[in-house]
Amino acid sequence: MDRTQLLKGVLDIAVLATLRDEDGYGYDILRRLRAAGFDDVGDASVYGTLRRLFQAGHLVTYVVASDSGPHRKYYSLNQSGRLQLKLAAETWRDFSATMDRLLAD
Amino acid sequence: MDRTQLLKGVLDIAVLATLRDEDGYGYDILRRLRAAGFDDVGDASVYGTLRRLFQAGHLVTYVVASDSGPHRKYYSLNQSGRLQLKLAAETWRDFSATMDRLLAD
DNA sequence: TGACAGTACTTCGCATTGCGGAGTAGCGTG
DNA sequence: CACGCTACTCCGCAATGCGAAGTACTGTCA
Repeated sequence: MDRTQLLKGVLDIAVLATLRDEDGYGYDILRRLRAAGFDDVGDASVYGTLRRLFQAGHLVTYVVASDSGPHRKYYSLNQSGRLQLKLAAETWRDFSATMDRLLAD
Repeated sequence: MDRTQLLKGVLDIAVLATLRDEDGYGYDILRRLRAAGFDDVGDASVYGTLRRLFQAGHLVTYVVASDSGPHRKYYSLNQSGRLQLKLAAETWRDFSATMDRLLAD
């Protein structure tokens, strides 16, 4: 089964969730997501999602130089982002509950 | 929150699930889905999904005349469809479990 | 020194899929 | 006869995940 389509509309929630407790930069968020179970998520998907969330005003960014590689663009949730995470998590729970009922019969 | 994107990749599983116990025609499946909690699913989405599932060989169809309206094109799960439902349901459970863990912290 | 791998990010265009709108058609009601 | 409900089809759009390519910095190893 291809899980690509399942990720649609979920990746933004997942990215917000990975930033809830700690700021992160794109490559790091990618690793966190893969470690969390989204093994096959593409890098461009994460960067694109971060860009969209930033443009929507849910994230703020700051650049930090690294001594072991190129610079890192950190992302952090602002108040709007935390609200968005809360709303999105509720939407997800409603949605998945509906789906579970349908599958359970 | 817009649930449109969340439906992607899930609608086919949901449609298969509505056909598990009883054959149905497009308009009827639409009503079942809306009754099950997918209030805002569009009719064209359901018809499109049925067409894709049929083309993939998961469904068989037969037409039945109706005495109160136009003809009805019934869809029924075949063996491939039942297998697909089983696999898709597992994929969904894995996926949603991963998501729940991420949101739960 | 030079090739390579890992880190880190960006841009481009493609594929999938849900959806709105329009159209066709049959039936019953006012 | 206009309207509304049922039932289906087709068209084109929008959102989004993804692969591929490119840029660039660092450290390792031959």
